[in-house]
Amino acid sequence: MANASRKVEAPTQEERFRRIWAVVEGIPEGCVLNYGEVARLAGLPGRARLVGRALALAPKQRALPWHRVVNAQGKISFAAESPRGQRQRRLLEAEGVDFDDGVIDLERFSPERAIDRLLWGP
DNA sequence: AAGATGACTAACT
DNA sequence: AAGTTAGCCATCT
Repeated sequence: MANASRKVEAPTQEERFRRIWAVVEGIPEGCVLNYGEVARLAGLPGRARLVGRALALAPKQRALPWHRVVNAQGKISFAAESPRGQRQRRLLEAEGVDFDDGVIDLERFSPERAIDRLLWGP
């Protein structure tokens, strides 16, 4: 082993954040992912809350598509009337994401279905 | 040091 | 269908 110590180093917090940011950066336009899925894709199953943290603390310079992350119910996790909530909704709608009574169909707008949408339309 | 908090979630009632 | 409970995990009091 290259590493002198046999102990496997747990990823630092910074490392976890970087993984989370990388996943979020990869969400295509017009698609959404929920916090739990982002965590899973970042190799951090069960750490949905950490995703919210990572987004809150993300450097401005990174310009993440943070608005493409919603909760597992397909709803925006900010109060609908709050400025942040309205901005997130506006950004998503501008990308063609539909809200049905404030709820997004996660299946329909998942990145996995992005290619289907291109071929077949919404 | 123990409890509260949050950009969460799944499983119950 | 909506509210509660329990589990989650890093920070902040």
